[in-house]
Amino acid sequence: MSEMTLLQDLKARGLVAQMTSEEELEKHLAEGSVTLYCGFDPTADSLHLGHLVPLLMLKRFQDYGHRPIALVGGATGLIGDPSFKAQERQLNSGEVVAEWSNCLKGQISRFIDFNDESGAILANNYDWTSGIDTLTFLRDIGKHFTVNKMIAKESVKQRIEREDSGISFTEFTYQILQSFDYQQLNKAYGCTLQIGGSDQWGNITGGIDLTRRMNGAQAHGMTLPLITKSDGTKFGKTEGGAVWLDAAKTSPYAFYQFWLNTPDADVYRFLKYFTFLSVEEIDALEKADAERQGRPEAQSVLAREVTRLVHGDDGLLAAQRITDALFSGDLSDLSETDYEQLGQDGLPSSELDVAALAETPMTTLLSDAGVATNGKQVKDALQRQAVIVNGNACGVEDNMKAAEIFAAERAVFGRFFMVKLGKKKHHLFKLA
RNA sequence: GGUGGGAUUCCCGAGUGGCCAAAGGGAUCAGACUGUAAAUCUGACGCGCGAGCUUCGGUGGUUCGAAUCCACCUCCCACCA
Repeated sequence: MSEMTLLQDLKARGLVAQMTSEEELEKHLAEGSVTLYCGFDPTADSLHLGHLVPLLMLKRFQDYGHRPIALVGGATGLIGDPSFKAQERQLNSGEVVAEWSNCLKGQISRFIDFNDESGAILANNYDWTSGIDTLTFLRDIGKHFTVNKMIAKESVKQRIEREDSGISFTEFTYQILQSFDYQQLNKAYGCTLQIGGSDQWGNITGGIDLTRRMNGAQAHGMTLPLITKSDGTKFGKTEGGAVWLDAAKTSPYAFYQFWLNTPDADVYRFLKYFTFLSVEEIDALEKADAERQGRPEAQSVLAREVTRLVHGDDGLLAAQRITDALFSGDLSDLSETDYEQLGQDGLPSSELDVAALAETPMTTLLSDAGVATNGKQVKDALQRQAVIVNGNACGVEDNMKAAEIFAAERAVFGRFFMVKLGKKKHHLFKLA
């Protein structure tokens, strides 16, 4: 490890958007082990890529000897954070939020070490929020907030100024709840640093104020930058929507492919954000890539590192196994068990009923299987000889010949068909 | 409350009675080139293999024929009070 302090490293990685006095924070972190927290609200049954940077950030602090608290927002998730949201959100039921909270807990614990007693803490703000009664809340906590300040926050400003959408009292109260979390964690665990996305700045400073007023303690805050892409499109989205951390929702293979497809213009920045490789290593990689002709190394390093972080060695192996099989040339050296494995590893696959194929055009068959979004795309691909079944290209004239193309005697090992549409879309059909 | 403007296919945005499934751009998908890049070029882009079917805020109407004209309704925007 280099001589850099944690803060210097984070800055070198571009991971700091805003922070309370840098000088004081630097000093505070140097004094010894600091307890810090980051909250994750259960807005779905899985975390997604947007949560990854803060999650890894907790781990970065832990690696430097600090103690992270991962806070699951079982309470705040019931209310909904209005920060920079254009519209009021739909409330989710208590059971749903509780269930989602559990999902998040499981995921978070894979990233951070909760083992030894001085290690990380997993908390749920439902524990100290649910039991509080209205009058106590209003008198003991509410009294510390002036509406003037609350209204002035940039994160709710547009909602307050907009005539059409507005903001409910419920969501408006969110910042008080989050501030209360900080104060509670400060009291219970001596937590003195909160981190979060850059949209959380207002909520974090609110918590710092409340902690000072109620606990007489000095607390700090830091926000992480919003991850942007060089082409202006939203980071973390694919054709299928969000990229989830749950292997059941985004397979390790799809996850690996997502990173492998990172544009050159973003890849070194992402390496700094999403991996634990040192800044020097990443800079060296960038230099080496620039000097070499052809394909850069960076994407595969990024894909490897992040997939391992999220899905472990097994997930990474599965993803690489599929990738090698599909993109390294020919499939003929795959064994029967390899085929079986591909399906289990997360390659999109489905069962095929040959008997029902006589009347089914390829366009329908493939779009139903999810290889393309509609028949037109399949037709287009057929016209360009871009549909490949077990290595044989199909044309438009084959559209009505599905029964022939997928005849059992043509199947690999008597039951597999690898269908490729274009260069990147693969689908495995298994005879029923 | 008053007056004027607007709502078009994923997004932006043309279209003011037939030649409109609807210009153009963006996004997206595929092909060439490449590195499973970028840039560029080509094609597709409401749904359907096809015949054909369903669209232009909503509901009715005029007409042989309406995204385009009329009536009412809903929602946005601007100005006035």
